[in-house]
Amino acid sequence: MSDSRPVVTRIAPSPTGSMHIGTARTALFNYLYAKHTGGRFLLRVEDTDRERSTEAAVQVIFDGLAWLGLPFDGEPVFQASRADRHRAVVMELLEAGKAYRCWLSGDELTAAREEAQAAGHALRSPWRDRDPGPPDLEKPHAIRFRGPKNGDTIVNDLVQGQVTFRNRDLDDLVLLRSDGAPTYNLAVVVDDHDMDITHIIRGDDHLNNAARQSLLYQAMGWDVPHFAHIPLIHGEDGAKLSKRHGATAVTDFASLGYLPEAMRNYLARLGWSHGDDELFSDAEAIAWFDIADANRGASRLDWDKLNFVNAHYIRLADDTRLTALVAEVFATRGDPLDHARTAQALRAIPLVKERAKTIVELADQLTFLFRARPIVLDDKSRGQLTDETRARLARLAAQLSAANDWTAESLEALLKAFAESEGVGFGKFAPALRAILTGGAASPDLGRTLSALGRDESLARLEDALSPAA
RNA sequence: GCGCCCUUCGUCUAUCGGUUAGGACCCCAGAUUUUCAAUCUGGUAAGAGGGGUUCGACUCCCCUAGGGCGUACCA
Repeated sequence: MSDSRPVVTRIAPSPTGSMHIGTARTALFNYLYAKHTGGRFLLRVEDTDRERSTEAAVQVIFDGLAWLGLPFDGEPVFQASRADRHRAVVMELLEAGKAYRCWLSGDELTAAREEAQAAGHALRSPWRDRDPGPPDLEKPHAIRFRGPKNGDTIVNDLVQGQVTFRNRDLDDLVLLRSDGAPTYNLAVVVDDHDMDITHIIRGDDHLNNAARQSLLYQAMGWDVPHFAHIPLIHGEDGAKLSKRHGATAVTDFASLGYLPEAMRNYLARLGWSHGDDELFSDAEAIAWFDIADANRGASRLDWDKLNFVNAHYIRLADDTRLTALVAEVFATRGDPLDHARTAQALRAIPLVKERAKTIVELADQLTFLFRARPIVLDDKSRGQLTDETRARLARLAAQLSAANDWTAESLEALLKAFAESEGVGFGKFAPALRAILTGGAASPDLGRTLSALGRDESLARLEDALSPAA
């Protein structure tokens, strides 16, 4: 391994139709490490399962990375398109005596495996030491790697440390299936080598494969890249994060109302840390990230903390952008915002954004704006509307209609002055006013609520409730 | 079964042989108070268990327990 080479990392997802959040974090770590070292971050689509590898499924990967804000360098590599090169490498191995043809199948294979297990080592096909006759060559067969029977294979993992595997435990894996298709372990090694990958950062479910793959690199006389196996993300119950935990796909988090920058920050802190830093920018993450600082233990997805981080980024987010995201939420609810309502939302968002943990909540915070008049009051609110309160609110309405500054601050001041002039606390009229203005929906301070609603709408709602007909 | 990995507050983590074991989320209490939040202040809470090594272990070694991954002509 020549450490002088510029760092090249990669994310190598298979197109399954959705992008797992664990894949997203692996991509993030690869991205951060590449950027930290001034290297390159590549994408390889492992589309060897032709059934599932539809164009749409591939697009999901592109979209996922784009949404997360993790752009890859160069052109994506499609593994399936490289099958000829994979086969050529297998032939090289075969000619060098480092692979052999194997006609084992079905029951024979099972029997051989059981026999090997009883003998205390991994599978070795009897064909390993058998010369095939001409008639054999005619029949379909697989090509297996001729792994060393003795000795150890050591994986120097940047995260897990030095891990030793006994070669006797590593089976003679199939390199080329009897239908001529290259297998995963072979393809990965060839592709990573050809792509000049220097650092393979991936889930620790591949730690075992690292030993097998190391052997393949060595057999080809290639430099073994640096490995870094990071722990998987678990659900709240500690089990590997899967569908039954609910949201697992990147798109799930997007539709739940999480911001990509919040996901980046949160995911970066899952299995990695930089002292006591919790909230940090992308630039800081890149400056601070070192794969060697990654943890070894699995971590659980904590929704409370994700919400906290997301709330932070919502506050930081641009109002126009938030408006567009909120509009998407309304649209998916079948209640698209027209121009007028979009403009209203844009005005109100700065007044409510600090109250929302997700974009979905932000949308909910805006629903009071869009209540249709006249707003129907529930019994509790109606009960608050005593004659005394009506009279008081009428006096307030008069002052409001005379107000010439409709900002939240000045309205808040007006309300305070009004309460003082009436000689009562807010409790005497604020709940009723809120009910009239919002119909019971959660809303911010009354000054802000009035400001967000606008003068005309506010006064109209007051009038609705205070007019004798009501 | 066999192989490999992991194990600090409920959760994410700091610590890299000597700390009153720190921070964040959650939770609780107080402040604020016009709903719900938010915000501010304070607080509860941890080294899986057992052996070693050492003057001294969360930190190094071994065992046990628990969890995870792998053991395919899947990726």
